Amino acid sequence: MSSRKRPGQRPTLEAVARLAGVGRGTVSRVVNGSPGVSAKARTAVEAAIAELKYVPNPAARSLVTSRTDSIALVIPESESRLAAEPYFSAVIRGVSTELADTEMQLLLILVRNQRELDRLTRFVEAQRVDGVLLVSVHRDDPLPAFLEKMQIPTVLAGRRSPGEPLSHVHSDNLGGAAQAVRHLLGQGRRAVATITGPLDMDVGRSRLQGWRDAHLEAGGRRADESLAVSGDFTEEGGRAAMRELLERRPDLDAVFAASDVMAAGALTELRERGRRVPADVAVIGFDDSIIARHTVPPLTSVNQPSEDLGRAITRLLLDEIDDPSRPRRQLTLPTTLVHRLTT
Amino acid sequence: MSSRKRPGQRPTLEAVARLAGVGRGTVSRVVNGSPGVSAKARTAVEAAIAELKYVPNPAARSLVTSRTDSIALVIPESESRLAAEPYFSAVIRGVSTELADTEMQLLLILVRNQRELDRLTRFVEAQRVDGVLLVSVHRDDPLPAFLEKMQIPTVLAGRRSPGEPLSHVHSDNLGGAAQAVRHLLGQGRRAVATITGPLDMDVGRSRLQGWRDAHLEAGGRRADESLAVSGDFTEEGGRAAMRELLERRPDLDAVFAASDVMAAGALTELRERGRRVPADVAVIGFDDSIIARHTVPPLTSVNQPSEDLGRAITRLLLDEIDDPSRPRRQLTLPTTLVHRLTT
DNA sequence: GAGAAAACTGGGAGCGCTCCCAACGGGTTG
DNA sequence: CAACCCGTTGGGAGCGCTCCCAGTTTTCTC
Repeated sequence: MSSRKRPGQRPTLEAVARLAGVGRGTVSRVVNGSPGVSAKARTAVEAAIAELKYVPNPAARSLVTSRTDSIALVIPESESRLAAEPYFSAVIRGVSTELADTEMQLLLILVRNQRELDRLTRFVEAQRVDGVLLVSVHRDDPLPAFLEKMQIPTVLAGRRSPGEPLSHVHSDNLGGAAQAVRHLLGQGRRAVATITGPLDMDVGRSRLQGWRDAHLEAGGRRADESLAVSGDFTEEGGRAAMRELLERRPDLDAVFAASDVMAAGALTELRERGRRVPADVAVIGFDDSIIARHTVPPLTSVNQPSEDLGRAITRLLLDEIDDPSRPRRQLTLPTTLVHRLTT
Repeated sequence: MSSRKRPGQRPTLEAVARLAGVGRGTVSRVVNGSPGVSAKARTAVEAAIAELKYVPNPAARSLVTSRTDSIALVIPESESRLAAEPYFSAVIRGVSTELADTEMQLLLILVRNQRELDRLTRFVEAQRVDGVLLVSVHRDDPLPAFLEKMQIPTVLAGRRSPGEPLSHVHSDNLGGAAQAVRHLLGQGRRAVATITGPLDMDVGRSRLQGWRDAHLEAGGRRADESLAVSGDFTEEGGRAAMRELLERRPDLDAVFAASDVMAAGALTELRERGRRVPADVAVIGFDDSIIARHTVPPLTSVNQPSEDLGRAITRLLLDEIDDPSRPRRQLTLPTTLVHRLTT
């Protein structure tokens, strides 16, 4: 009853070393897969580890290596979007998948208000993660700059602007939007309107630009800007935008909405105004989310590979953690138009 | 160029102590809000902390306290459900909200296959979290028992069976289902069918039981079991179940589906079979998710407070971490019927 | 104003690990 | 046969913190 450790105590490196008849250093080398261990020693250590069910203490390791073996996924979004958009869960799934054959852990951080922002700040300052994934960035978002200043490896899903210097991955928003609008124009639609996303986000601006580009390349003439109304990615916003559009341009015969959620709102408004879809007005959304399959009629939509995006940002981040001096990289993921019944 | 620390090095307790002219112990006490520090010392320390921008090193702290200040949210679900059901994001939001005025961090762990399960096991064994939230448990899920064996504070969202010994919070599945069916019966519907959830989950069984109970209490007679077909919470499953039901009992005039997603599938099938909703067949779903608002017609559904559920499990877990000897608690959250146009 | 109690304070010990260096042994080489 | 080399090994030092105890100072009590 003297120096007996209380039972249930987890075995330490030391204990493994003693049992295997080697020194601490050797056990550490085996555990970390370092070279320079004889086969004999390795076997003995492995046996001891198995017998004691040894699991390294991450805190002790972290203390000396100052790695944490975890990354944070930061979602700076208001309640509503997180609730409504399957985009985020898809990204989470992708991240998780990519992490699966790593020992890295995923911390999820929602930043919905100042309080949570402060919390994130403290968190990053305490170096509780090796890197940060930032999903959904706004143009004037202070977070990317903060992370850059903290010198912590960071990868964005999306970008602040086309010149984004940080590593990031984004969907081909411009191309996807252009393809959608091109399709509408190709159907012979004369007045193709658009409900944009928030214009303080690159997604919003790029999809709008895609709408413009398609017009330019088709008719060789500019898009009529009175056919563009901005939304906020919410359903009610989409609906309000549709109302406005209808008032402004009763002659419109097609709408490209920058998100499915907004397209759903637009559909509701169109139905209430007695416009038939697609006979009178064709509609295309963006995201190809579950909502697109459930609107009536089912919504034609631009698919973006959200889960792949999650995987991609994770891969970039892991690389960057591995070698922080590595140059920043940017990736654009392809989108595809999924045809349903609103066109 | 001798013992100079490399610049950018974070300040330590020691540094703060030196600057404040006190001992390490005192600084530690201030940082941790322990009592027994004179106002003078406290002020000096706080000034030094501010000046050096000191942030405690969590690894060092964790090493000695063997607390990690983080909890894990474990979601053991197949791809499809996570993708389709807003339930999970709502729970996540609730958890995050409840954690907001804590210094606890949230680790998100998806367990979709054996590989990820092993990873979780190692993870828990390494004691990388102070507690675990387990969302969506199946009757024969090995996870709860494993966590219990590991003696780690655990709270379930849902339960394995009505006798669940672990702390848990669940919606009033039985009551909610009964209320829905009662409503249908009250409308004068004669043959109220049900599409159940997976029967290896308590949610599935309880909602089925609610359907039975409502029949019993209404007519005083048993529900006709030929009117119950089991689904798997997927849309396609709901659709298949509806098809089966229609074949079995062409006379049915109402359906209670144990989830909105399945109800959506059922609606599709009904439409294709030419049954009018709600004229010929009334439909009620469960979850009151975003999908319910987008089906045509909009779906009457049983609302369960998923976000509150997230908050509740978190609160229970924090309490249990605080005092592991605390008796297990169970909570049932109320559901409400939200009327839309399918009834 | 002496003695005792209470309120504070400093710093040693130690958490479990990685890093690194000195030491060891056996095989080569000139 | 001495000098050397290389693969392997053990273990000291130290990461930054909390815990705790032995002082030291202040306050209280009679």
